[in-house]
Amino acid sequence: MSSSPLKGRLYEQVARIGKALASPKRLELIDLLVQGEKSVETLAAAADIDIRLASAHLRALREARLVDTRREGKHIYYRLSGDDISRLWITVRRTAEDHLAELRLALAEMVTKPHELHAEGRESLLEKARKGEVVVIDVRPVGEFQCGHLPFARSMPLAEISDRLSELPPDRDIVAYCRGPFCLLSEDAVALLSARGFRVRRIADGVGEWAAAGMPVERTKEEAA
Amino acid sequence: MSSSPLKGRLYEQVARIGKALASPKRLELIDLLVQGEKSVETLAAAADIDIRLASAHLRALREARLVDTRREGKHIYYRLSGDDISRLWITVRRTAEDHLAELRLALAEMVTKPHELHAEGRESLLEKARKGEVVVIDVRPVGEFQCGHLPFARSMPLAEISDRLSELPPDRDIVAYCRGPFCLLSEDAVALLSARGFRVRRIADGVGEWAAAGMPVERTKEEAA
DNA sequence: GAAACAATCTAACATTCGTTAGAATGTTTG
DNA sequence: CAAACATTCTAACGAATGTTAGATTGTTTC
Repeated sequence: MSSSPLKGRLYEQVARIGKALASPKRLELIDLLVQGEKSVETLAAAADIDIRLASAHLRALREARLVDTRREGKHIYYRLSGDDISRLWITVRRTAEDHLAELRLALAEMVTKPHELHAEGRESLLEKARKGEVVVIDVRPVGEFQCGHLPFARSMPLAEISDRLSELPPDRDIVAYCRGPFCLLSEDAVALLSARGFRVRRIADGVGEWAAAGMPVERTKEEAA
Repeated sequence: MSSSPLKGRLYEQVARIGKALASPKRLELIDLLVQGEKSVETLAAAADIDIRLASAHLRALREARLVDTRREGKHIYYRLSGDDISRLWITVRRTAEDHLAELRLALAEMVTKPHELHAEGRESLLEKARKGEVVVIDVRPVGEFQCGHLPFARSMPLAEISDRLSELPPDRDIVAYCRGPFCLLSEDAVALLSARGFRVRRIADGVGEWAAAGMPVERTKEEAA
């Protein structure tokens, strides 16, 4: 009575999403796209792969409807096809962190001190930033900052930090964030600033994690459809 | 400064979860396991595949830490390795439904009338069931009912329905549910009962969807660790 | 319209994966 | 301890996938 051929087709469709998530390179591209839309060229450079390979992976992601494209002049910009995709990525990554001991090990190896931010931690950080008790810096490239950033954060790309030390308070707490727990930009910023004597720490949240926790995000340049 | 080999290993780990979700058969097995733990034999029969193939797929799921096993006599029982796995499955499926037009088509083809249950719908159903205004029947096999079921639901496996018609009220609304939107058991139950003149409809929720929406679940037989 | 450029398409290869079938392991029953 | 049974392991095949390189399409600039 049950068990029609339809049922199999349904699982097949869902598996298309799974297949799209089955490659490390594609996951890295998704992780990059959580920060905002980017051209193929930019993505390939950030993921350190050949443009043609990036194009092939992006094609796979597009066929699974996880990303959309937009043409602007010579460039084609890719973006996640919805906020739920960023939530999907975080859910899958979270599951991996919770269930794969090896991933926990790799994470521990990478992020010497966790500096994780949980629940009330975010609220209190937001409050302190509002009052000016801490300075929140976004160490990603300016473009990503403009696509969306934490409230009260100021843009301070890693590449420019050494030249802009005078803009930072030597006597107040500084909190740096970047693309998320896997991103090393804020790690580098912390290393650089602590060496100069600043009171700085890192949070694991990127804009995606922050937003997924229900916290507000600000946008500098309006561009999203 | 950034871009260590560690980063790649992290995405690789997450991709293990993606790979596990990349096969229709494995997704079907996960979907079955959301209902509660089952032996390899049972799973293979339910998914209509060879036991040896089921074993191979379950091995892959186990290696991705999505399922755990338990031995009881001759049988080995598989279960999801946490509630978050059931949420993961629902998130991925939800994404597929939202983003894959073809999946929406297949769903429409299969579930002639959606009978979806959204937000307040669940609360009001629970209230009506509590007052006795509707009779909620769980048409899955008894074992799955015992592992967890909707509050106020009574077990009425599809196979037994025709012999137990006298237990059902001819003058009140009946709501049938089974394993979730992809499961056809409740569809069959509705067809069977409407033909007998009962006022019956189906809801797409299974126990997993119900619980994921924050609704309470009851357990008959205590067994979970 | 030609040159420069971004991105895609195509073909080819090595690798991995899904599936099948036969052999092996571990458990219970007599 | 032998027989029956559930499950896993191993080997093998074809299909699908990731990667690389070369050819092609579409856009801008001059």
